[in-house]
Amino acid sequence: MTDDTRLRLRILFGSNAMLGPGKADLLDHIRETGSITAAGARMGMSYKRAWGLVETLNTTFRAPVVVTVRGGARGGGAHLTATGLAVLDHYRRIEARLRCDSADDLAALRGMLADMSGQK
Amino acid sequence: MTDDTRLRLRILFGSNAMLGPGKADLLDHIRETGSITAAGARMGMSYKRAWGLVETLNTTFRAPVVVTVRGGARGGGAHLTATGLAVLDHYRRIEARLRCDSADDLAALRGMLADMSGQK
DNA sequence: TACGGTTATGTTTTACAAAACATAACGGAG
DNA sequence: CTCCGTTATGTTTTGTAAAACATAACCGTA
Repeated sequence: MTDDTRLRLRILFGSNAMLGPGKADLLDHIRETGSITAAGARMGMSYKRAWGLVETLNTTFRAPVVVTVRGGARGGGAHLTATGLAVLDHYRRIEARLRCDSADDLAALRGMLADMSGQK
Repeated sequence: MTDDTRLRLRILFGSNAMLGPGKADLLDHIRETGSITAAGARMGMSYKRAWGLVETLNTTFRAPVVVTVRGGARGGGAHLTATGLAVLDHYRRIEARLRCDSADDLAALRGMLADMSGQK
């Protein structure tokens, strides 16, 4: 019985700004790939959408979270700022603590689940 | 400066079943009102949608989470089963612990926010 | 037996986010 | 001065969840 119980956390700042798993993963992939295009592709996301999320993030925080470069040898690129790294780190910390602290309640919930063997 | 930073937690069981703030709030309101109609109305939700969520919940767990009664003096009603109460309780516990344990990281994130005074 | 308030379910319409498609600007390298 | 891969942005199409609308069944009570 593989445990595929997962938690998704979304932080809402006021009524407009928010940070959830989508933007967090995107930041992670930008950090690893140095490219919005590549990061989006990893997530099966169009460049336009990925870029839009980055823009939203950049206006959400006082300082930019991602800086981009156009043209050049490699065509350009993107990387996280110190703010971006900090934002990502805080989000991941909350997530990690949640995962570990909720283990018991989660197990209890899992025990109440109907088994879905044979249903789609 | 009122702190309107909120957290939304969603639990995914496998690829189909999930439990988030919507269904949790609905269960709470059903418990308080004894009616799917009233609970939905409280959330600005159509009866049909509320009923659909209840049905989904009932098939998600081995035992029903809400039982309903049709007809009668008050027209009918709905109430939570022991399973329903337990499910709701576990969800709220996870939420509460999350809220308290994430306070520091959340404050740090809040400190990095752009101030939105004057923007919509 | 008609009424009222609820559960239960089907059909049609709407709203909107995401995808799909298109195009331009950028700038180092060859 | 052209090419390439990327950022940047606009327009159109699509997919689908939610709303809106509609109807029926249920069952105490009066």
